[in-house]
Amino acid sequence: MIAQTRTYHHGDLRRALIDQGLLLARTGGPAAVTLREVTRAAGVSPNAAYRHFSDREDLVHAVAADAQRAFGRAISARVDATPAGLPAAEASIERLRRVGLAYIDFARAERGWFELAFATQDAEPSAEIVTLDDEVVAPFQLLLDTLDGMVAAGALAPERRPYAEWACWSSVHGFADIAVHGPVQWQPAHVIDALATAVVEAAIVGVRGTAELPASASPVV
Amino acid sequence: MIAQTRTYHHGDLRRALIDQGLLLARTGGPAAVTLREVTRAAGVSPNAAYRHFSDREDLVHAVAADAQRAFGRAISARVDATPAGLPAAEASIERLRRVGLAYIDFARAERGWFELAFATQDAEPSAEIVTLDDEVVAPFQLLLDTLDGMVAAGALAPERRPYAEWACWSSVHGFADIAVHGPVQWQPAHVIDALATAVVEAAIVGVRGTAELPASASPVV
DNA sequence: GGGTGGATGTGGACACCGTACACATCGATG
DNA sequence: CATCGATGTGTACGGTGTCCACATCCACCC
Repeated sequence: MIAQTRTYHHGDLRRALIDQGLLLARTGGPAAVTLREVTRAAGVSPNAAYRHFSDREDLVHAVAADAQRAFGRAISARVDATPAGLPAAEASIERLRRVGLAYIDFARAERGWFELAFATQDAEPSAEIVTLDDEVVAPFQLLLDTLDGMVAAGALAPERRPYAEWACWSSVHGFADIAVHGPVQWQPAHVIDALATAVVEAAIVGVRGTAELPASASPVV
Repeated sequence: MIAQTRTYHHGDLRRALIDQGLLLARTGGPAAVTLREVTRAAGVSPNAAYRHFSDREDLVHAVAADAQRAFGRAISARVDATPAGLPAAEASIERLRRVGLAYIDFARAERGWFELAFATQDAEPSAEIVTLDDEVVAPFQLLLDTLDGMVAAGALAPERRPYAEWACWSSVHGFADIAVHGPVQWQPAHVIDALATAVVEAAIVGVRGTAELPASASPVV
């Protein structure tokens, strides 16, 4: 008996369905997570899913939440790996660069999950201000913190801080979408790498208002 | 008799199906353009569509081509309406600004067509270099020309020209996508306007490398 | 400790979709 | 005027999501 938290008939069927959904979405995107397919893979009748999800959309949302978590983890890992020892201002810029490149790389590496994570922004206008889904909040909050860190480190003028998150997110998300669905997808990987770098650098310049390094930049001689 | 170019049985059924597809896609996006629905609206049997399109995807492509044309027209119109009398450098920047804002506004105003126009980048890696679909070429070529015009007018340093189109397109497309599918969609229109403005300005700065006006800027007093 | 009730899974049915096949129709062309 | 290819139809099959009535089985309670 493997049974541990084995509940009624199947034993955490909800979890099994979501896991199967992740598997399907990984290669096939949102359209691939089909009610009949996940239940079939779980060895259960199609209607069993209705005991755990109100409809297909509900299932897709649950799968998307997991994909969004993986997305957030990928970005955090890349940011956390920022080398130490850089001047504060430069380090804060490097972190922003890493947020952007990690975003793009995740989209390229896990196209299906990326599509799923973003094709799921609906629901209702819940609160007053922007109010992101709790799952999205992790990556987005990371971006906000990174930008605030740039201000604190003197790498971003306070008066340029407002809206900066939207400019950054737009650039990076736009390139990710173009790299995944647009004409760029047919280019060889190294070309996409170069384009991604250029786009992220432009986003950084666009937010900071200048291409120059922060004043505190002390090149190690 | 309305008949004019009335051909065999129906009279330019292909055109009728595409038109109905545009109607459906306008409110429902790509998913709404369904083989059975377009034929039903045309008063024809579902299979009649197969005399004009190889399959549903083929129909969607044809509808998308029309949507992309409308997209291109909207951008061109906005750029062509650039007021005369500005210094050349400023005028060239203004044209870039208009490309971006028109792109975003079209996405917001015609969400379904926008989705359709972009959800149709597949086919094969046809030529060597980027090779956009002929339909996409119009807006994209417009962007290229606009950037070249900025170089010519001294509003963009030649060494910053490479890859500039990708940075611009990414910013603007990314915001369009976020404004249409992301959390921004729930904000009131004036907030989205403000964000769009900020994003486009940041894109311009990011490409030019500075927030300062070109040297030739002569404020009309 | 044996029944009962609610949570869970099943089976069958329906409407919709894309699409393949054989067939009907019609118009241009000989 | 006959024919033949282009165009549209009818029927059918497999796929999907979803509703309904029913079967099962665990947990709890007397």
